[in-house]
Amino acid sequence: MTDRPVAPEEQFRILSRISDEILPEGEFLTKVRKARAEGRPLRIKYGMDPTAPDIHLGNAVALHKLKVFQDLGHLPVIIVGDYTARVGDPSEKNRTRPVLTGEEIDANARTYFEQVGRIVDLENAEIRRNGEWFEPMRLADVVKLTSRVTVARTIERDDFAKRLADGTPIGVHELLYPIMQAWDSVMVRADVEIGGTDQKFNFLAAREFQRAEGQDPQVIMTHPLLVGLDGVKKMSKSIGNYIGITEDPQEIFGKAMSIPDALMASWFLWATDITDNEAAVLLDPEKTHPRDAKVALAKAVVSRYYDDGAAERAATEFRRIFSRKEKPSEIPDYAVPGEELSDGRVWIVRLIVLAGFAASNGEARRLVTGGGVKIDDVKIDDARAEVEVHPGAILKVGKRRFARLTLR
RNA sequence: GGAGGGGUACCGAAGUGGUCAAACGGGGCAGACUGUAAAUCUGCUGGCUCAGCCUUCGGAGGUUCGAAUCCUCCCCCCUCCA
Repeated sequence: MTDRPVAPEEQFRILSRISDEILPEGEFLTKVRKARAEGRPLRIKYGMDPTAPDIHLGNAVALHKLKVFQDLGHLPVIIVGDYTARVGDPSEKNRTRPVLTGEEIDANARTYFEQVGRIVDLENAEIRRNGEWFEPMRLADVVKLTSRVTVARTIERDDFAKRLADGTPIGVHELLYPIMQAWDSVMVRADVEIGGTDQKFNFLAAREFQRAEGQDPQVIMTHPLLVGLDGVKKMSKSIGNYIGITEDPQEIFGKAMSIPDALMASWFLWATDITDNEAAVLLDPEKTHPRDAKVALAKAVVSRYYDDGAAERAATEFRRIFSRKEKPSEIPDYAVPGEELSDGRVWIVRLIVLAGFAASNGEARRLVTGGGVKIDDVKIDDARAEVEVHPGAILKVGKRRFARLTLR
């Protein structure tokens, strides 16, 4: 990617900005210089967990960092933890994860890489599965490997310690996870490993393994875990507080607008390409109204995955629907099946369910009695209502769900 | 292997024969306010053909007019002892 090499000090500066910790700090420069002398790129390890195929802004933090490394001339080594997925990462979890089948892992990995490719240049990356080296292992090998780590060291980790304290079961196999992940580093001869701060322990363990194998220990670069839409928990698929990088611009924009103000600073840094100087102006209430700062943030997030035009359109549409409370410029049609009608009318509850805005009649009923349902701007709050369906009528459920009714 | 404690709705946690679809809190959804922010306030939060009915309180049986609550067996978790 780079025509002329970037000075090691400059590389360090660039990477420091997007890292929480670099351990051991000084070693990075040494590594860069050494690798350069040997005429090779640094091998940047990033472990992917094939349990959740959707990449969200939180996962993307690491991927963007990989891209930065790539632009600096280094080589991303992406590890698909197909074997570790059988164990389940205990990090930040309060209970044992379900173990995936081989097919599920394959399917996840495929979807995953389609998405990774949007950020990282996969042509210039190495992709490995850790089943490569774990599959052939025999029990004796496993015993030898595990004998290098003590139980005390393993369970001193916050997550294990917490589970131990409040009596949540921990499977013995889960103790293997940090060890396996550390061994990955040895097998791919990682120079640097990147990941969330929650992985620090695993990364450090890898250094000891590498040293024991006569390798130069990897440098560790962690980044904070991006906080999700709720403003409290880390972004995660299972909690649902996430923005997927493949979601459409409108969705991304809207979700970004809903984050608490307190999150803006970290999102500017970790989820957009906005420079620190620009962010400083946007985050200063004297200079920018927080609402406008958030609009800028939301646009920047969209731009990162689409382009400025898409971001601008999303912002305009957002203003239209939420600020001016107008209807979206495009409303999906919903064709009401003829057999659902009697005398041209449908039960409102049934209609909401048919349109896919509620999972059950009960939920639809609650939406209606809660005052969240309108047809052509007329509130329907009687759950027994039979509404007349005329083509073009607009059904609105909650703040953002619309459907233009037609007949079939 | 022994002793004890425990498994309740999305989560935490009450309930120990009827008034329990199950208190309370959190979360979530909807409404008001607003900047789809924060804070605050209100309602809802198993399903259905909804003034009624049906399925839920680890699982399977049983006692009873009636069970989340009592009995039997089973499964799982925790603590201490070995």
